[in-house]
Amino acid sequence: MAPGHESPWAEQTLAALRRTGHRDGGARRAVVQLLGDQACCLTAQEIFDRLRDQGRQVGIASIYRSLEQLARDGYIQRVEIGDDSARFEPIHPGGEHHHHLVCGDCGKIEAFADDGLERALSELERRTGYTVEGHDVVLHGACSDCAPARPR
Amino acid sequence: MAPGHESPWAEQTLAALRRTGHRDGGARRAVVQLLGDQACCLTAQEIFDRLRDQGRQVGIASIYRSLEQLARDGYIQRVEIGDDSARFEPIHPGGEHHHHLVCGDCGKIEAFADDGLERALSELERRTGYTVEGHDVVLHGACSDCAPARPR
DNA sequence: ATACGTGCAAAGTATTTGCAAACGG
DNA sequence: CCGTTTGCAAATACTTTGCACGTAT
Repeated sequence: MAPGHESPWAEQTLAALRRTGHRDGGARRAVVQLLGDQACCLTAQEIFDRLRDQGRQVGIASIYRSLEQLARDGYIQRVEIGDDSARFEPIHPGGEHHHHLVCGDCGKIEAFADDGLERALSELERRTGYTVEGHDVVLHGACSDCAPARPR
Repeated sequence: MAPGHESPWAEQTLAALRRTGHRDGGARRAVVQLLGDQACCLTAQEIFDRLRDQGRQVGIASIYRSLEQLARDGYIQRVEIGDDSARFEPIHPGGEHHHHLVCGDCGKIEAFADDGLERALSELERRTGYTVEGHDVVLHGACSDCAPARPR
C-alpha cells in the first residue's frame, strides 16, 4: 500500500469512525488501511505480520480489539473457513458481496459471487420468515488450479 | 440414549469403521453413538459433558481424536458457527442435508433444509467447474422464537 | 485536561500432542 | 501378542483482559 493513499472503503470507514466520535489512533487506522487494500479475507496473525513487514509496529492485542469493534459495528465481516482461526474482510456498503471456496488441496481461499445463490437465500428468508442479518457460504473442494489436475 | 440401542447412522458408521480395519474401543464408539442420537451439531465439550453425565468416562483428547478421524473419513461434518468452537454432526449418506440458522438474540442453533438453496449451489458448481466436495451455509439472524418479538 | 486508544504481558479457552498403559482382534 | 485406542498431562494456538502510558481532541 502506498502511504497516504487509501482505498475508498478504508477512507469511508475511517470517516465513519471519526463521525461516530472515535479517536484516530495508529493501530486501528493501520488495520483499516490494510484490510481496504486486500483482495480477500485475512487472519489477525496475517494482519499482524503484514503490518510488521511494512514497518508498522502494532500490538496483536490492538489488532484483535480493532477487528472486534469493526465487526461489531458492521464495517467488516468475520469469515470462518474451517482452519482454526477467524478471518476478516471489508463489508462494501454497495451490497456486492461474495463467498469463499476453500481448496482442500492447496489451502487457497478464492472468492466468488453468484446471483442465483443470493436469490435462493433471499427467497429462503422471505418464505420462512426468518429475520436474517447475514449469511456465510463456504464451499470446500478443489480450486480452479487444482481441479484440472484431477479427474472430474 | 437407551444402551444397546443405536441409531441407524451410528450402526452404519461403526460397521464401516470395523470394515475398514479399525478397532472398536470404547471412546470412539461412545462418541459415535451420542452423535447419532443428536438432533443437531455438538461441540467437543458438549460431547464430553454429556458422556460424563451418562457415566461414560472418556478423555477429552479421545473425543477430539475421534472427531478428527470421523470428519477426515467423511462420517461427520464440521460446522463453524462463529462462536469460537467447532461443532460436529453426522453426515447421512442418503444425502438429505441441512444448514444452520444461528440466533443472535438467544444463541440457539436451528437446522433448516432448502431445495432452492441446494439447487442454486449445484448450479453454481456446474457452471463454474469447481470441484466441490461440500458446502456450509450459516445464516445469522433471529430465530423463529425471537423474531416475532421484534418489529419486522 | 481527559478520556480513548495502544502496547505489553499475563490469563483464558480451545485444541493437539507425547507417552505409557489398556485393550481388541 | 501386537498394534490401535485411550487417558492423562503437558504443550500449543488463538484470543481476551488488566493495566499503565501515550495521544488525539
